[in-house]
Formats: sequence, structure tokens, C-alpha cells
Amino acid sequence: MKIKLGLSTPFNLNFALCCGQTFRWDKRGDWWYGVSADKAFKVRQDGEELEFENVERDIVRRYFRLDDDLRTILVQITKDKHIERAVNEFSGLRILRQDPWECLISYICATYKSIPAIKHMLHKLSRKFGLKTSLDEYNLYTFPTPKRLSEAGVSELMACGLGYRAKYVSKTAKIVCENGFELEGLKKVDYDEAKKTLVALPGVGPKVADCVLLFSLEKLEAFPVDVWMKRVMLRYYAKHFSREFVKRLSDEESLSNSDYGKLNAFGRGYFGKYAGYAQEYLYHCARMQR
DNA sequence: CAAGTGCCTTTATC
DNA sequence: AGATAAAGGCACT
Repeated sequence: MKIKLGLSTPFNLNFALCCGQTFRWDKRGDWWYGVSADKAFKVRQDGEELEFENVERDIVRRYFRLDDDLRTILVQITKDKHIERAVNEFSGLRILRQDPWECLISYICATYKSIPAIKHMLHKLSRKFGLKTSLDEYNLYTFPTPKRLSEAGVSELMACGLGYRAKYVSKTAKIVCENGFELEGLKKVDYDEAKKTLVALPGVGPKVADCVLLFSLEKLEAFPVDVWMKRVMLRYYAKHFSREFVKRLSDEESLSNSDYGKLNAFGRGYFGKYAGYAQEYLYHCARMQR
């Protein structure tokens, strides 16, 4: 099955899957193999054609956010020459609409880890606690359910390479399993309230919360700030902050909670309601330069 | 090849 | 409030 993209729907599959927002896709030949919502499927792109197998068209459209009017979004976020450069270079990069549970655990695991290491952890977690499915000659694994992870021992999670994150994953899984905790329900409440709920979970700080909000809970205004974004802010957006603040940011290795808040608030105010898209373009651009 | 540095940070403690 | 340290271990140079 194929989707005709056309000029009104710019999309670049490689950018979307390689920009670091998702960790469980593998390229074999020209096809990308992955699992979303417990369904293994494969996709490939040839110019304006997006071809897929083993999945319905609507799922593909939804997962890759082909419903976003990317042209309009890019126009709205292009506020200066720096973001313009990123947008020109990586046009077609789309935020994905990931599963909130998988996204939450992925970013709890992602703290203070490199992307290859994150992929490794999530792969091991899925292989150990997920369900095995197959597509063509490959085995793929669904992401483990909250119940399954809540029942896993911390030492079993440690064995997947999670390190000190194992206890956060275990505790968070237990909380999510509790009656009354509605992770999916956070799609319906506003950004601030959803963020407040997320940061109350073990292992979830403002950065992890913003990633989950942006990549899985429909909050396109979320603006995650990690070390790369901090560098981008210092390099291109320093003039929007006081001299002392900039000096402090340059000197300190890590971001305090209030410093995070300042950078985050700037991003959302400056780029507007699609700030998350701006973040993703700037982030990917910064990483590709080094 | 070994050793050092960095990694899409959060939490605990003072 | 704000500063400080500690927390796996892998990947890259």
C-alpha cells in the first residue's frame, strides 16, 4: 500500500526516524521495520511515495502525523535565520505521534545516556518483557505493558542495562497500573496540568516530561531543553537573556530547575504554539553538525 | 588499545 | 531557594 505525499505534505521518513525522537526502528535494506501500538510494520519512502506493509493507512497517517499542516507550521516557527537554516536543511522532518506509555519509559531511560545506549536498553527491555512478533524474516517485539514492567524485578530491569533508572521504571510502572491514573487522559488536559502530573512520577523531571508531552501527548508547544538545546540557546539566542544568566549557563555543566524553566519559557514564547517543532529542527541540526 | 570524556537528567541532601 | 553530589554503563575519541 502506498500514500502519495505531494507537495502539500512534505515528509522525510529518514529525518523523522533518525532525529532521536524514537528509538526502536531499524533499517533493513530500504525498509524501516518498527512496532507501534503492538503492531509490527514496515515503511519506506521513494520520493513522494510512502509505501507500507502490514498496517492500515490510517495508522500510518496518524503515527507519522501526516495530518499536521507542516508547511504552515514551518512558516510559523521560522522567526530568524538560525531556525530558517535548520528548517531549510531538514524540511520534511515530522514529530511522530508515539504511544504515551512507551514514550514515557523510553525517556525515563534516556536520561544521561547516549542515543545508541538508549536503543540498546529499549531493545533488551522489549525482547525480555514484550511479545515476540515477526515480519518477513525478522523478529520484532512489542513494547512491554505497564503491568508486565510493574511485575518485573528491579534486578531484571538492571540486567537490561537500565542502571539506576531501573527503580524509576519499576515505580512508575506501578503507579501507571493503579486505578485512576490515566496516562492517555493527559491528551485532553492542558500543557501545564499534564506536565504537573508527569513530573510527579519517579524518574520524570521537566525535560523528560516535555519529551513525553511533545512526542506522544499532543502538546506541540512543549519545548524540551537538553544539553544540545542549551548549546543552541547560548550560541544563537543569548541576546534574549541577561548577561549574568548567559554567563551562568556557560559556566555550569548542568541545568538547574529554574534555568530549565527560563529556557523552556523562552522557547515557547518565542516560537509559539508549535515550539516543539522548532525544538526538533534545532536539535537535529545541532547534532548533525557534530 | 587504554583511558578519559560525554551522554536528549533526576533525585537526594544540605 | 539554590548549590552540590551521586547515580550504571556504554560509546566515542
